[in-house]
Amino acid sequence: MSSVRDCIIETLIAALSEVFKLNSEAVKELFNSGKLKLTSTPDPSLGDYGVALHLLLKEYDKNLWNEIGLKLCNRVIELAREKCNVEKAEFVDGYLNLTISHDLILRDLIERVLSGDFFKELSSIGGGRKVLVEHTSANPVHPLHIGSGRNSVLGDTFARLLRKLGFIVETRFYVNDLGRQVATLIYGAKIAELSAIKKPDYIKPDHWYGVIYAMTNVLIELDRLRAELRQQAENILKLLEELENTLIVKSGKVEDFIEILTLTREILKKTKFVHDQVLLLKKLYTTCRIHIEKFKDYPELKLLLQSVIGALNEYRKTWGEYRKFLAAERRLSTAYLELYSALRTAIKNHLEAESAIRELMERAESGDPEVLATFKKITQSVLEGFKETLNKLDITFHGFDFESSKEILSLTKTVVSEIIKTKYGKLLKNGAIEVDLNSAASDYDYIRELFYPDQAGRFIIQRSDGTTLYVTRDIAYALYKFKILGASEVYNVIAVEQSREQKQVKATLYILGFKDEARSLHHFAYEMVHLKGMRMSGRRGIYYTLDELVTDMENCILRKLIKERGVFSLNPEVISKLTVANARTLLLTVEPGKVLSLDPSKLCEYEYGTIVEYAYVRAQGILRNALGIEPIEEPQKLEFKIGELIKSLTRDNEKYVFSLEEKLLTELLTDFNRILLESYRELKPNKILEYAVKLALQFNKFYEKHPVIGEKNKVVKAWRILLVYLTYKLLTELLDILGIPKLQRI
RNA sequence: GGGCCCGUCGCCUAGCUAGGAUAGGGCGCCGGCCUUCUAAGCCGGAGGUCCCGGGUUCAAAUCCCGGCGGGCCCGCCA
Repeated sequence: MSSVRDCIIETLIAALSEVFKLNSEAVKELFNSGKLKLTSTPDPSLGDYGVALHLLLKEYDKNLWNEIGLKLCNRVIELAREKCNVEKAEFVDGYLNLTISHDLILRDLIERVLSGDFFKELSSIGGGRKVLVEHTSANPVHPLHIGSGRNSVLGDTFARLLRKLGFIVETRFYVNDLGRQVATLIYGAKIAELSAIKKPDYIKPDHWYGVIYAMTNVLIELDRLRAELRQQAENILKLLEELENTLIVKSGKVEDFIEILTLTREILKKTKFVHDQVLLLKKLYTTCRIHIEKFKDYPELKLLLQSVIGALNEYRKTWGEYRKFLAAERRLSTAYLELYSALRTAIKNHLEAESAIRELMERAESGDPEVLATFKKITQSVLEGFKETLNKLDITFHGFDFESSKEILSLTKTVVSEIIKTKYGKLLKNGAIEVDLNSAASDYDYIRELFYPDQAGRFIIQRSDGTTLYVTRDIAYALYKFKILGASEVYNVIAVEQSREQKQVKATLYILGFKDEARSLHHFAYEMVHLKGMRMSGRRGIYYTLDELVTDMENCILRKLIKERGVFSLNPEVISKLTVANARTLLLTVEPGKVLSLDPSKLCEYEYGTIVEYAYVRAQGILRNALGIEPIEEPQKLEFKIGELIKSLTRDNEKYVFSLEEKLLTELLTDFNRILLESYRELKPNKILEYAVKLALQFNKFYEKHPVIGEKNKVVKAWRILLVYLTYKLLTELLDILGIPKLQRI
């Protein structure tokens, strides 16, 4: 436990101030500020803990170092042998290294676990405060994909961690059902309904609506891009005509530019831009670039050519975009022909479609019951699909909050009307309402620091047509969490790209006078998942879904089990639990702030979950065989037995010098509290996984080298059982936090 | 253009907040170990310009400055 470290540091402060003739407060400060640090030694043969003393020694001649070191060692041993279990102190190259006896540390730790103090200390951190964790909150327009999965696992794991730390945790899912995306889906779904196209039974609703959404979006986008391309083409043709004239009239020396002229004429002949023309345009583009040097003497020509190049560039970009959507159309249409032709027939003109979608949005926001009912029906059905997926991973929510709910809509109105009353809310000429955070930042340090070193900027909180924006409703939702759901602390697990928006929410709360709430609202930011060789796009219906991930992972497990144990030993419980273990831990391998990049073809190589699960099962096996107790089923009996063991060891004052593996395992076990705390403070649940894996691996090493059941020496055997017990106990806690289901046997 | 994040063996990653001893793990690769608490394990091996260049320091993967490379944000989108 930290108590040993603290004890050592305390004696070190005393010994150092004595030997170096320093004020003990000053030495203490050196430790507190991290100038002096008690760390683990790089090699156990050097001792267990060490502290680098060069900072103090550099004032002295090198010849004196060993003498000083020796004095220090003796003093430390004198002070700390009994008090802090220090066995040995050595001085090497300016380092003071200490060896400690681990048996007593382990005993202390287990005694505190058995008495409940160990966990009480942890749960005192939250102390029953109510905390709200919002996570996942994916737009209900397509199935959850691997990115949403990362969000879910991070959020769920963090919530479980908070619970262990004594917080009352509530998890919420925010349903963005008022935005353009949902309206687009509804628009498409209505067309499908009118054409009497039903969802095939074998497709999950979220997947089905994902297809409808993508198709609708693709069709609208294709039409819009076509129109844009037409316009750009016209523009280019105009420029080319001008170019042709200028070449002939102005340059005089046409032969220099004959190549360009010919190309230009060739393109001009065909007034419609289609695929093969793009190649021609490309050629013109490169030719222009090559010849641009020659235009030094003809500034007008040069200017003209530059705008041609610019226009061609634009065209190429749009064309690239267009092709992506074409590919998506091809893929979607072959997979769902009937649905495609229905949508294709109905969606003729992007302007018409867009205005229909806008109308849906307006009617929904103004509370039109018919439209709201449709929104509700379809989003509900997608959400059912979400729940099914997340259930597979043991992820559930206390509640779903709908953007379209009366409470949030009315709070949204209040937010707008309140913000306009402050000096930072401004009614623009066209009727839109803007929040000027720049001026708020000059009034409030909090807001300036929030955005620093960037400018706070401004943002629109209500459109000129009177509808609100995502951020507006999000501010209302934040208030809802504090005021109606009664949270004292809120964590929003939301992608890092929304950092700015999250700051705007905080700043606005602050302006509105909710200063504590602003400070208690935490953006738990996480980076995207990047898949090798695949660019996900919900709008085009390209994604690696969480459902696929689970299925793929299950196949990995299945294959491996068959290979290792044969077809006949397959147990569905084992398969499903290991699948959850590996899928969840896969999404937790990297810290939230870093991009998680995955190669789907190497999915089977991510086995952190099973590593931990196997160690857990193994620990149970040993306890079962050694004590005749089934650990998961008979926890009280187990604790009683362990208590007895400790008592007998204490009574007979049985000491045991731990082997390397036993020492390392003990030390790792003492890290438990610290890891949980760090993980909580730094918003890094991945540290829990990292720790659990380390613990499992160290346990394996211990297990391999030191028999427990077969050990003849009773005292040694007892100490080893204690080690196994504590490992088992802490692994249980870690599995709880990581959401890894527990197995008794594999 | 402004801002944020990241760069460590073939791949993934820890360590960086608070500088300290031989840069830890995992995957993959090579070689050993199953009559012994179930081998998804253990032991050994190969594999590293810690992106580059300066600076600070007794000491730099870590701090500072300057580059390079990658991701993200700067909408009357969500």
